[in-house]
Amino acid sequence: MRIGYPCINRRIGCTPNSTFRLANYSPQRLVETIRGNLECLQRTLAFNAEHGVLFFRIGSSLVPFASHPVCDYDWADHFRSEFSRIGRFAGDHGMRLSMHPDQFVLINALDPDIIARSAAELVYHAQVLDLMELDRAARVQIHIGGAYGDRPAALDRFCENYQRLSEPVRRRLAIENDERLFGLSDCLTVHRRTGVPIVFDRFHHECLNAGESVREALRLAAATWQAEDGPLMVDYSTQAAGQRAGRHSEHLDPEAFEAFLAEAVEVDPDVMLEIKDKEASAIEAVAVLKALEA
DNA sequence: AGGTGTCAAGCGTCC
DNA sequence: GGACGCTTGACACCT
Repeated sequence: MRIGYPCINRRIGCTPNSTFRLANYSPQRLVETIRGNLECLQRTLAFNAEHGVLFFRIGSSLVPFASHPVCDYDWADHFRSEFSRIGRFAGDHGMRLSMHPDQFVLINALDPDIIARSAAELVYHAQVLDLMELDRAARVQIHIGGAYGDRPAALDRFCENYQRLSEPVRRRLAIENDERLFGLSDCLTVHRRTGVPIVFDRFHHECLNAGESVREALRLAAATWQAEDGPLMVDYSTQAAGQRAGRHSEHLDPEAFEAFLAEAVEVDPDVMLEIKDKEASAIEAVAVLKALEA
């Protein structure tokens, strides 16, 4: 089992998510920003390797405006060797990488323009992982999308539009159960029709489920991953005590996490901690895991 | 230097 | 039908 955290390390004094305003776009600005982001990503992964943190989600703004029409510069070619080096570092350390486009990516939208922009954004995400020369275990996770007043139709549309995505995107894609519209059972339906594997979000499952226990849900989600796709990916977070519903906790609760590990041990997933203090909780979680294994 | 309104993109909810 | 929350970070402009 690998433990990870998303997008940024709060301790090392750099961010791999630097961006700029669209109005300030220039090829020079783009190149400077990507260079800084890649350098910071490399530093982040080095930090993670030293701390036994072997799972990391790369933020979507690694290459700002990558799928926007304004971006006509061949950044992929410009930074080819840097991407490759980062990917090799990850591979050498047994790391797994993932990405998670944000809520604007909706491949089941009604508006063809939204679908087209979403597809372009997915091409960019898959391209980052391809440039790093990572195997199929490195995934791009999205939600099924909106309901548009007719959930069954929206789910059908996801499956139809999935088939129209390019092969490089399809081989990276995974879907995640959300907290309000499409739960694990919906994801399983989509999986049966498309083969896309399911990222299990434990917190979302608490909010929306069909009565499956966490243990059962883990087993069902794990079965959607082929050997070459790597182990099941899990997003782990907990409700911040006393805060608005949906807000993530500030710190890891080691006892709750240990209880979760007891349920997860059979399927042995890779676990992404969506907790606000990022690497601090991940390091603590690695310690909890090691204590259990000892 | 520090504070704060705003940022490519959309859905769902609430009024 | 319009404003806001989502979840969050970072920019960029303001004082």
